[in-house]
Amino acid sequence: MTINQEFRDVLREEGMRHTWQRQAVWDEIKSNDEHRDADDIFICLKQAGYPISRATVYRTIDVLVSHGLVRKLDIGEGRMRLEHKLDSHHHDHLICENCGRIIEFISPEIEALQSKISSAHGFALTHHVHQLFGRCLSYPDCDYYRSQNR
Amino acid sequence: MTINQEFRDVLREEGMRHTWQRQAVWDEIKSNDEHRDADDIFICLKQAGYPISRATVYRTIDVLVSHGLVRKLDIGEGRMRLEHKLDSHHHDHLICENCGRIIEFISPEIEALQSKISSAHGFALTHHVHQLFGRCLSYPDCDYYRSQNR
DNA sequence: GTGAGTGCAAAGTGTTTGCACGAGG
DNA sequence: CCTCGTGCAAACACTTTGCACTCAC
Repeated sequence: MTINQEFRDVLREEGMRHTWQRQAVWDEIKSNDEHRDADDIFICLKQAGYPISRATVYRTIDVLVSHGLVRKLDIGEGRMRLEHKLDSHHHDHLICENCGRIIEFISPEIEALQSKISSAHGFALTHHVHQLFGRCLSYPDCDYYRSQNR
Repeated sequence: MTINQEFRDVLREEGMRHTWQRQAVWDEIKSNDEHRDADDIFICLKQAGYPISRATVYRTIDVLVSHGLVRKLDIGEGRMRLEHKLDSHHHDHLICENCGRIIEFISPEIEALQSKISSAHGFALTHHVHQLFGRCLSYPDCDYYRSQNR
């Protein structure tokens, strides 16, 4: 997997150029595990003093996605959340509609059932989207938790 | 359930007015089981000769959704597909990336696992999005089927 | 040197909104 | 009548794109 390879080398292998812009976007996305969107990344880089443009951020994200370094997460907000794919296995998401917290979950049972359903319908499964929406009941910093416990 | 109630009555109960525009949008959505989008509905009505506007179609869809008569389906295309909720129980979707076919599936086992996962994470589940993307292997009118069988 | 990459601003896409007019109850 | 609903066009939010310039290799 390209994950542990130098970013510079990953690009070179595909005959793509290494630019500070691409490095900066990749570094920024890698730097934390929140599910930020393209504009968050753009703003962080701007604030850090990089003279980068929004277009480049979007284009770079597409490069990262097509190289399997980053995953786009569509939770129905009309914009894409981003997730780096370092050290992570496949997972799906629980999303708190109240505080926006996103929790990852893994369920081999569900994965197995998905395969079963797909083949039962004559489908060759390529990927899936599975998101559980609800409200935190156990996180003190979620407003909903607060409203339930006041 | 309001499903079998006259549409006129459904609206009246909420103190909303019955207009031919609302009736026409609802009739059009009810008229078939494809998962069309707002613009498809708008175009159908226009072609049928109704002098309706796109804004009204969008506004009416929101009314129908909030009354539980229609469900919006976001399959990551950047627009909403619509589904009337007549005579249907909850289901999720299998989507062919090749021909666009959408097949509904129901899995009580997955539903149960979702509840289990939610409570294990201290979440009160409100709804979920579960879509399986792949390719038809069994539908002769899907290009992918054709390409595999030529 | 030369073409891939960038920045800018403009275009795109699906959807929403402000406002004046029209019609349902 | 008196609102709620509608039509229109403009506004929106996010993302993509055309084009001239630039810089990585």
